[in-house]
Amino acid sequence: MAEQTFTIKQAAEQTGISEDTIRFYEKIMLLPQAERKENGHRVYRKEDIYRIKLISCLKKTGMPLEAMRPFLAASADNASAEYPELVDQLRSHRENIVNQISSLQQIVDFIDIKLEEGRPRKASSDQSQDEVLEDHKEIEQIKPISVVEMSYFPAYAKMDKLPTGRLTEE
Amino acid sequence: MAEQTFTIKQAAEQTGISEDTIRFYEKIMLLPQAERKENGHRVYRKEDIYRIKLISCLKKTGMPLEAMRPFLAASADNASAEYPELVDQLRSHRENIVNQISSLQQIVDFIDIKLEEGRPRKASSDQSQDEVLEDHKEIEQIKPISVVEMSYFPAYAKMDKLPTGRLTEE
DNA sequence: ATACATCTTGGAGCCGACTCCAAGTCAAAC
DNA sequence: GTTTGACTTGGAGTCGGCTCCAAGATGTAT
Repeated sequence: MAEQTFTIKQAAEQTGISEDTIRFYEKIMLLPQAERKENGHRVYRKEDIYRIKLISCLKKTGMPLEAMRPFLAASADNASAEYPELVDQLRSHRENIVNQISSLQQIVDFIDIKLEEGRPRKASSDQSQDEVLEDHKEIEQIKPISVVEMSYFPAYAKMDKLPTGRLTEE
Repeated sequence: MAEQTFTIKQAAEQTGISEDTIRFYEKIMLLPQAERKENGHRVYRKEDIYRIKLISCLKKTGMPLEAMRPFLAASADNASAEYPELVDQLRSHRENIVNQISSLQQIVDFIDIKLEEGRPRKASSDQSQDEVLEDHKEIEQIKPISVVEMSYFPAYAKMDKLPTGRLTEE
């Protein structure tokens, strides 16, 4: 049952990352050297596709490619998280991401307020626009300091179940 | 009780955005032309500071500067959300951000698994490394929509730098 | 009045992340 | 056997987002 393989084009289609970009990632070694067919064409397997998707996912979060390396190392190497250096980096990334989530959450709140505000005859509002703005002031009060503390969810707890269910096998 | 004002330097300190960058944002009209003192120096008020912080916040989420414009318009103009076009944009942004949050959440989960995994003594793990990897496959399985299709903004990039704090005073 | 600090401007330069060639290889299709 | 198509390479170009000058104005401290 030969494992399914893909061309670079298919990989691009599946991941939403262009062929050029995939080659570029290989060049800068964000991706390992792809296997080749006899004719020199690159061959991708599902793990490779996965890795590209992971990069894409990280990219969307605004993470620079360089910052992804430890991440991808952890992804690729099963035992990787044992290296203290790597563990630190992962922790640090985690913190950043949690911060980002909270920034994003605040923006969602902000948008919701704006949308609500723009709905003229809802009338129920007890918030004046000034108050709303005032609220937003807090956005940054909170942020400069580690948002981890404001814990949208227990940082270290078993994070089995979180609002946006996923990752748990379906 | 004259409203409190700030120099560009103070604005930079308060927002974590460099003076150069603040001027740059003004140049590209992401920020309005700042008021000036007699000597031509820029003057900032708390609303301005807030706006800069908002930009900074959005930036951290990976939003390109150009994409911020409608957003900032909504922020600046109280009645803004009435314009249907803008409302749509905001909704669309909102959706995107929610997706992003869920992507980020997955990454946090991923890191947590890796960190957990790297803690050998714990031994309690019922997850083999293969299973873990298998799980991660689901990242895209579960969120076929969010992770890959999420490309609402063509390509997000750049998050604020962590180690290279140039203007970050100690 | 001389030094400094803080601002101003315009513009050049830089870096990350692509993106787009041009020229070439190889395999199958006509 | 030549055309078509999917690939290969290396390298150049682009674009967003800063970042860093240099030259100059103004203000305060000595």
